[in-house]
Amino acid sequence: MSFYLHILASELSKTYLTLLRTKELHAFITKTHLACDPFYATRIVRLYSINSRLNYARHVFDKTPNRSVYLWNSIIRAYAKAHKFGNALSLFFTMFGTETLPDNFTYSCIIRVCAENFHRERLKLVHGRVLASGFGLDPICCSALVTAYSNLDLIEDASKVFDVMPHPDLVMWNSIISGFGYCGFWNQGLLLFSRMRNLGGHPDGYTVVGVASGIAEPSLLSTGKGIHGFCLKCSLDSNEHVASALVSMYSRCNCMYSAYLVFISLIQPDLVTWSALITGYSQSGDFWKALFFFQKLNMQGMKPDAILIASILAAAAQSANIRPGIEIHGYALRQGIDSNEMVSSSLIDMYSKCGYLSLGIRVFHIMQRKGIVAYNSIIWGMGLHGLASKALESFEELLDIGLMPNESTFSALLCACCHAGLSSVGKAIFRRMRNEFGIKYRTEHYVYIVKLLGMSGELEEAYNLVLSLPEPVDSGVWGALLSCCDACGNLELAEIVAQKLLENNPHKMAYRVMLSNIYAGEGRWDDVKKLRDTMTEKERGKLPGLSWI
DNA sequence: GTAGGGTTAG
Repeated sequence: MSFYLHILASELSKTYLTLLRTKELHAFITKTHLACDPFYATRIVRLYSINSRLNYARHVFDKTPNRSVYLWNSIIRAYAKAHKFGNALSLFFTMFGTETLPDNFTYSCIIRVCAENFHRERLKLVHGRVLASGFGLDPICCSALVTAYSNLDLIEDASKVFDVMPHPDLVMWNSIISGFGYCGFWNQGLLLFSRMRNLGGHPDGYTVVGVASGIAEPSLLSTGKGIHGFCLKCSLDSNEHVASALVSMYSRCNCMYSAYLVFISLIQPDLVTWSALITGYSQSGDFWKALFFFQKLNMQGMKPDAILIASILAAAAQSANIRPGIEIHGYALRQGIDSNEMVSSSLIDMYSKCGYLSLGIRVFHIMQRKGIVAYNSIIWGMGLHGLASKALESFEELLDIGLMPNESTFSALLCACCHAGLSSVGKAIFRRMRNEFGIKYRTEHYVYIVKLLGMSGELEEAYNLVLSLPEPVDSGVWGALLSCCDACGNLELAEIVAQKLLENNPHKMAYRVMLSNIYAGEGRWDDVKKLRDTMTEKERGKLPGLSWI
């Protein structure tokens, strides 16, 4: 008996205990009437939660007459961890009718729940309750609020919470700095980083990960190097989170060599850092290196997980060669992660890009739960293979099962219509995208619709559409129009469009070459010569294509 | 109460 009590009271029960042992302890406290004590009930609830037995946990909670705030927090956290947000929220609201009011830990858990479920309005409501309960300056509630608001892209609200704190602690600083980085305001994050240091704060791993994750484009490379320097100076670079954040930061800056140097400086990089490197190579187009490092990782006896498999399949898809993809598929099957939604979606994409759409369709059909990414992948695949009507059928199917299409869905559909020359269907899809689904058009959507109109001879409509767009119109859109003019032989419009393009991109040769080709097609050799004279010898001398075959 | 790698698209 004292043995059971010892386990329940000690630190041991905070860590993992098997389901069997948990049931044993549960039986013990029931038999000895200790189950009425909220202290023991809380322990059992936590243990059931760790063992993913929510129903048992709830049963213990329901049977406990005197519920402490710890017990409430444990059951709410259990629901939150299991993504049962409705249950977590309803229990939270039930608390207000009881004698036990939520404490700062209850609030922080609910705040997180709201953010994970994109409940902006509910988050504000909970924030109101935080203030009313006197937790407006509580560091635990406030850091959770800052993170939640940032994750919902409400950085101004996050800032307001931070600004009222008279003496923000380290977690608070980290939350707001990561928030700015996450929302793309890397410069604001850096400013706060220096402010923190000027006030005598000591940045830790969380802080530098926060600033590094905001560095997302090659023009920020020197800033990124500065952050790396700081990590070296403070010996933070051996922290696994920091190291992988640095590897991805350099990858985003197109600086794979620096990413590689950070990687090899580690004695024992973990799976996430390996993934960061491999994904970096894959996304920068160096799929052979990605595949090479994937092989190396396997030879070192590390076990890739679903995220890494999905990532490496994207590299395999680029190779346009079925072999690596098939091998990885085999691996995923053996590991039992082929049914993971992310993995399946990238398998569909890999097969269709490597020319085996039928295999992609097979993967799609055997998927248990299909999300929007899986549908997008199959729609892209069908479109690429010229099966526009099949792509449209899949679109209707995803709507039927209640999925919400996104930007990529519409790019895929418009691309499918383009390939098949389905101009009126494409136009209808383009309209539905905004009117029915409220999705904003992006450059690629304009490019597709212009191509669709232009290639089906509706050049005038395409031109008017481009003119109606808010300035500045991306040169990709004008470029699409120019190539349609070329295809339709509309010299008049081609000149106008090319002029527009050359005004904005005087140094881009491709547009001059296109215009020159149009002149040549019409036999206007004088104009060709004039245009060609504006190019230097080097610019004209394009290397002809070579083939081994 | 805060952190790293993410499949489809550009």
